[in-house]
Amino acid sequence: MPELPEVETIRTQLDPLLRDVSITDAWSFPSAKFSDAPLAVGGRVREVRRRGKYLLFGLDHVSGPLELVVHLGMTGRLAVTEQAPSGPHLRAHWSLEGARHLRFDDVRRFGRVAVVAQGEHAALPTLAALGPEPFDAAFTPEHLRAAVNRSTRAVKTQLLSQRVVAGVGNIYADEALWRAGVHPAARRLTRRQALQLRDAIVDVLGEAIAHKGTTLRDYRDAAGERGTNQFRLDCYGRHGEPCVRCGDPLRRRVIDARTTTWCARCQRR
DNA sequence: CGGGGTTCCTGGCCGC
DNA sequence: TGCGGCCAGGAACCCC
Repeated sequence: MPELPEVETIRTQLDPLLRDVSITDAWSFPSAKFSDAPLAVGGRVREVRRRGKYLLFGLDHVSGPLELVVHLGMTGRLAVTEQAPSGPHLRAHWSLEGARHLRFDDVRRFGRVAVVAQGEHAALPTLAALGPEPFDAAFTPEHLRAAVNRSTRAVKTQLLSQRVVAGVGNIYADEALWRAGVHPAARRLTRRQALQLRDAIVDVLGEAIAHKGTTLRDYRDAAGERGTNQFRLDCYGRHGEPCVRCGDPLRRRVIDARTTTWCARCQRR
């Protein structure tokens, strides 16, 4: 389940491979989620950027600057290959000058491909309303506290919404809340909690990038390699195991339709 | 416009 | 061994 660190790992790998490369042909799986792929044909990649969990391929095109937007969903994978792409889970591929291919595979089809005029994100409402990048100076404790306290929803729900901060999914939400000592169902943050949660989000994501992401099952980077951050998780998926900070067994409950793990002693309401 | 519910998908796993 | 049922869950979408 690619979140910001996994997408950033892929971006770092794809950017040097695709810069200044032209797209000469394309194919898409017959589903509206991928049918935009051929609209990128004729484009030339300027750079590969990322916003939250979205990859943004900036394209120069005769019709003006375009953006190829790719969201990996739960099981999406991107790779550059020399072989012609094929396989049961292939959802889109693009032929590149130099006899190479960019391929997008996605077993569960939760991913998405869109081609839009640069910056025109109306067709992707979550992208259009995305909160600040966690590593941006705009992601302050004050912003986090104001955004969370403005709503009556649980802090974890707010993190997953992408509107308060970009790129946090279920794994890193549980990790950051645990590290900050904030209860996932809390509906208000004190200044101190907001500072700790901001720092925890930044640290958890930064460390995960340094370890090339978390591979629980499906995630692979653009080279087909697993990340190693799964060996560093303190909380996510460890319900029933002792909290590594206090020893109490971690608990599990569903919040916002997501399995949530937390420590009832370290994360008081 | 915020918020709640529903839908999309398939492989892996569990219990019988 | 075979199989039905359940689970994982991000974001679009619909409706109030």
